[in-house]
Amino acid sequence: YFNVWRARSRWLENHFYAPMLYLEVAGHMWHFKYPLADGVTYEYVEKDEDGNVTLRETRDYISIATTRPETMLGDGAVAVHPSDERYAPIVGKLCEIPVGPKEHRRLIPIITDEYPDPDFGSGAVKITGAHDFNDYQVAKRGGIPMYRLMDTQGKMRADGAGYAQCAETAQDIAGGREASEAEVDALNLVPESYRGLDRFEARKRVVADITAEGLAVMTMSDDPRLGGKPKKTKGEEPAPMVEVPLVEAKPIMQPFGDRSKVVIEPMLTDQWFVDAEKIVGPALDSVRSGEVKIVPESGEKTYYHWLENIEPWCISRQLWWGHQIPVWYGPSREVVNGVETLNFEPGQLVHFVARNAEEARAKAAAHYGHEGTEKIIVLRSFDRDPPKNAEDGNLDPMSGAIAATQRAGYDPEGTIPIVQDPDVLDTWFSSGLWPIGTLGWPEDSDELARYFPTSVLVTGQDILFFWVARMIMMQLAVVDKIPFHEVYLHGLVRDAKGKKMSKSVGNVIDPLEIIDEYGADALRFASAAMAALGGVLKLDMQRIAGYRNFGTKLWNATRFAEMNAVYDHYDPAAGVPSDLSQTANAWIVGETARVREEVDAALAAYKFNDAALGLYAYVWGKVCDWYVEFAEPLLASEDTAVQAETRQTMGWVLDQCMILLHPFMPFITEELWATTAKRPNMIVHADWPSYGASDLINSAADKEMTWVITLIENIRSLRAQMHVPAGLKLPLLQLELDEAGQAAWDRNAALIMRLARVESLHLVDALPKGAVTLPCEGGVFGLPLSDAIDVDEEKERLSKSMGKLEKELGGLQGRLNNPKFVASAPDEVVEENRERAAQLQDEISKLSAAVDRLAELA
RNA sequence: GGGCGGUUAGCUCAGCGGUAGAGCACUACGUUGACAUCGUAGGGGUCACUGGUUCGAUCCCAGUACCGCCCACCA
Repeated sequence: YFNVWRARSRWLENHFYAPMLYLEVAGHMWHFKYPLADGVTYEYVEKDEDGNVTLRETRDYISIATTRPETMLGDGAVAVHPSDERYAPIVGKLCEIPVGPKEHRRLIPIITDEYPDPDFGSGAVKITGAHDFNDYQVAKRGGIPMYRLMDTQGKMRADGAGYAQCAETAQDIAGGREASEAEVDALNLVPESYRGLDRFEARKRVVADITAEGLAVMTMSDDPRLGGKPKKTKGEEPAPMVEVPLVEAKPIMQPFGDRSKVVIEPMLTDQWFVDAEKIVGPALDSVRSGEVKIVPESGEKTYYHWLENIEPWCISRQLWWGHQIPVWYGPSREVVNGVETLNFEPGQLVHFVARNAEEARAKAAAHYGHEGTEKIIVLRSFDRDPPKNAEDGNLDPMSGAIAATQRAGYDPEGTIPIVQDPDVLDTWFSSGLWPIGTLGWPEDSDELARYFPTSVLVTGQDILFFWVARMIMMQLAVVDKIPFHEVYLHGLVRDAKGKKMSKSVGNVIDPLEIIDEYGADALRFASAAMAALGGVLKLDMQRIAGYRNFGTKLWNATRFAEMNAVYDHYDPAAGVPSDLSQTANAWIVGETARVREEVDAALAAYKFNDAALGLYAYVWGKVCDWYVEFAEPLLASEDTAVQAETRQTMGWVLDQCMILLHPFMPFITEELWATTAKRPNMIVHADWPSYGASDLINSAADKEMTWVITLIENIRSLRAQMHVPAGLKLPLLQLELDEAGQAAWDRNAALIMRLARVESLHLVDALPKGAVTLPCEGGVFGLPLSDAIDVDEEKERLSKSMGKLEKELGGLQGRLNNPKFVASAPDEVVEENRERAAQLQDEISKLSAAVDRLAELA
């Protein structure tokens, strides 16, 4: 299904594969002199920004800055920037690596490349292609050989031929002789005195040796840490300046193994690659065409960016767990004059791709010209466990396996050994096949037919590239189908400080602890309420506590209804209250239908927060705050028809609360469902309601209840501001009221009086002394506060609310008076503004009338 | 270094062309028979900054600053 190849990669392993962690560490930058070959000298000129010469001297060396002296042994070149005039005279010349046995020092060319920064260090960079990411690029561009210096244990190589011989061969290759990657890799350019040393120990030795030889760049310093002498006593004598090697302190970002806590060593090794470019096209197309949709849309941006810039995908991993790569290596076979020789050199191996070892043996037998498979033996891949093969540090599976076999006392003589690649497949290469792999593929199973492709993949946004993109790519490559139609990327839960939770960092919050404290429903509801698209979820305990309270609220409302509601009158999913005589009942039915539509729309758009918060506002703000209150007088009504209607409606409304909330609070709703009535089903099996807002919203009831609620709120507000004791009932004065208002009052007088704590209504022609004005839509009421009223306070209250209204009106009028606004804005916006302005005018005039009355009193 | 996202009330976050919202916290009052894990009423915001587009910008565009995440050989 895939184009794969095995190639040298810069991918790097230390003891084992592990996630990397970049840490800033205090590094050192050494400066060394690379002597020029053949007695070449040049005029080294340094200038400041203005072009003034600050230094001019004749040099027979080029100065190099490095943080990794031990890798000098593997240098292939010294690079300078093409625009760097300082080194222009010596570009193309050779210089000598100042380390190793004097008689066998290698000469390397001075080349130009865009990579070196002329303003950094000396402006000249040593190029060690096999042990540095950036150097690798330069080496690749310039055809510079890459010499590997270390083994898998992070030690300087101890394998292969002696240094002198290797250095000579390297010199030949550098001089232009053709050589394979394997041949270059086989060269061990580590001098005998450093062989087998740990890389950090080798670094110390290299620095010491170069410095001892006088090839370190020197500087003057009084810093005792750098070799200067400590000051004697304070002040008397300045510390003496002495010549010391130039070593700059330099913070460097260094990759550490997340588990091993060891500095990761970039190193060339052989790896398997998948030609990602080949399989990425269809994956890009499927998203571009909309066949696969990613929400939120920003995920698509990220997806494109990644896939458009994709590189060959390295699928080899050096760890124990995973699917071992199904490739077996064997020696190459040559027959010269009828004599068969087998070549076990790492670069000369052949490989067999097979489903299992038996198949590999068969393929190998055929390859080597044997009829049976008896002579082909499968060696055990060498063990990766560091303590067991510490002496190897070997990158070559074949010789490692042979060595291990021999250690175990077996003699492979007379057989042809083959050995499976010890690496395993990248986790994501394996799990990329999850959509079909879990359903029985490659069998043509019923499950595949039924569940593949699936509808929605829900996952974290951080995994988009790792997994989601790979699944799309791989399913298209393998079965030529998209794996799912939509991808919903949710945010990540972070800790209170906004950090990603991590087991190794230890800032993980255990959901079970939250559940113990607040309940599973509260946690679940909070998760939904905080799941804004593309957002980040900082776990906020107070908010979870708030949603626990919400559950309690629902519980209490149901408890109230227990005595009053009738649950079995309407079918909770299909039945809908109709022909309601009471406005309050008709109103709450409409509100319910409205929230159901909102919730459906929100869920369809993956806006779980809108759905959860909409339900919260409905259940708490509409049902509990108002409907339950409205229902009380209706339930106490002597009219049994009103009573029955209200009981039935309340039962229906609470059923709807439970059903709609069930996805968000499954436990409490299931419990309430079971305890409120005898039900044929658990709520989890209840049908989701389908009634629409347009069918159920009674706009007259809607308008009337809005009027009632506003009036009650205004009376309450006024009472609070005028410091009327909460328990005190007041008479209400009606100064003027239009027909609609009157009708609304008549139908809801009991509710209003109860909820606003009004004891009676009196029609008056004028508000008496000591009454405060209470405008409402279509009329003016007043509250007599007798001597309690403070005229100044009331004046202040009126002018304050007038001020607010006038400010808003000013803005509106400014807009309406702007001809460009009227011309450019949509008609409905202009109309809305006009209506609002008129409304404000009306309220302001009512308030100013009240101010006038107040003035008369004074 | 590259990419993505964020910066809105004291805190945690919604909103994203028509002048700003929630929960918590805060203030005052309250044991009115569902609920003090509660009720009622309130205070609180030059929507990071600077420009631009527009009749109009928290919202769109450009830039700046800071923060976070992912990737870091690829970017």
